[in-house]
Amino acid sequence: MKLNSYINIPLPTLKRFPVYLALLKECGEQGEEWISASYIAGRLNLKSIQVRKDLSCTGVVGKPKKGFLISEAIDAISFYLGEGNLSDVLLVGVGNLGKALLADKRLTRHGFKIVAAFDVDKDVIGTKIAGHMVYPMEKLPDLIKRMGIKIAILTVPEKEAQPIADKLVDAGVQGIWNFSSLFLDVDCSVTVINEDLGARLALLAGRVTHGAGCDDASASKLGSLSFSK
Amino acid sequence: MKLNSYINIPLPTLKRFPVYLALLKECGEQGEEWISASYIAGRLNLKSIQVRKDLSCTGVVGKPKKGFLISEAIDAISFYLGEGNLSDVLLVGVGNLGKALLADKRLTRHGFKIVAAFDVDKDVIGTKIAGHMVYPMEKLPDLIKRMGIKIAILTVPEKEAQPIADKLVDAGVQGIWNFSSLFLDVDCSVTVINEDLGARLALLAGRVTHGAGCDDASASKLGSLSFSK
DNA sequence: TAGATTGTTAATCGATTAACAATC
DNA sequence: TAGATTGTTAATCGATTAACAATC
Repeated sequence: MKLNSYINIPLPTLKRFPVYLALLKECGEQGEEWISASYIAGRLNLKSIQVRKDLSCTGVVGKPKKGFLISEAIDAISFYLGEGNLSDVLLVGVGNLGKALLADKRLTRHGFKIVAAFDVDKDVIGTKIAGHMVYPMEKLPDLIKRMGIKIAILTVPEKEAQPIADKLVDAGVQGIWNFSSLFLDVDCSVTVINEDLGARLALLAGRVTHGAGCDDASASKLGSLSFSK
Repeated sequence: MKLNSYINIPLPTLKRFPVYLALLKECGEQGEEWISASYIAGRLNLKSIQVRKDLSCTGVVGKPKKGFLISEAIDAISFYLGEGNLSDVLLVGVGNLGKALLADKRLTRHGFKIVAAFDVDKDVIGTKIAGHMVYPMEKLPDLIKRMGIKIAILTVPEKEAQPIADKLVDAGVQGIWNFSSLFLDVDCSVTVINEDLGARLALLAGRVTHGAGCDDASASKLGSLSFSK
């Protein structure tokens, strides 16, 4: 299978990849072997031409009348999403949200494994949360280096977000999933996804208040992972 | 202040609004009165022309040499994000994630109030989580109607997501913040934001694996709320 | 005044969509 | 074969960016 350069894939397309992947896996688990662009489009409230265009970015080729081989499409998209490669992540900040993520099976299903959790609170250090050992912050840099961790989940109080982010980056982390509503100031080579939950809810409220409308189809595009169907 | 129609605001602009709002509030709390587009751009890793263009959508007008009055800009953006209007929301599914959201002060800071939580588990029903009473599912439709709730947070197991979504919509809910990784099949007049956490992490991993690069500035655009700075 | 910053108009860029030939 | 579906090329659409006049 010919693979295109990651950098050539349009960002909107890339954002739809995880959604395609979830659907492909769902259908695969139900025993389906083939899937057509129009089926995907129907399920996700997109247009089939867009699905075909997106899939073509991965280099996967379909068969007229049949569609795409689900297993091939999963492999192709997974490649671009880095699943299976960078599966080891760590989590800093074992508060409510941190605990919820440690227990969340969906991260596992996407091929990720939280290998360690960190906190400053002596009461949680040394305990296991959903099977994950909680370590003191002092061990953070060493563990990152030893295990070559590239991705960290940051679920700490706002004040601590920036200094901890600095430590993470110093130790070699290249991607941060930031749940604080602060804007982290990190080297531009580090990828940050800000998961500002308050902001997400505000966006939803805005759409509801002002009635985004039904048939303009834009409602289905709300949020990077959002489809109304 | 002249206000534009919500529907005329480009979706990418709308997605940046919550991020602007957070920054504006941060600066406002620090006693600042004015803010310039170039300052905002610097903080958020955007270009000042884009910030000005975005702000102009709200109808707020700035002053040459000074910038924008922070209080005015906050009011303008808040209007489009529906803050203060639809502040009452409810939450269904008091699991780990549900508890984390119930305790999250950021939702409050954005002007939202979770007025009630629901679950099927008899052990949690009747208890208070972070000050929020947990009710049995039977009371759901009645409470939605009586209080005129328009927005619901859905943090239930995957299997229950669709049937509960149906109940919510039947009772009058117009916006659903869906934390399951299923695609909800609801009337297109209902706005759904899918917060598929596994998918988000996959996207981050993809960017890290394939090195999104430093100076192409696209890294800073990752995710609807994502800026590398 | 001079300089900084806004707001507008036009140009550029890129994603989506349409049209249609190719193919199973 | 006929029909459905893919893949490609071109057209459209919309967002971003550039240029520059207006203004405090």
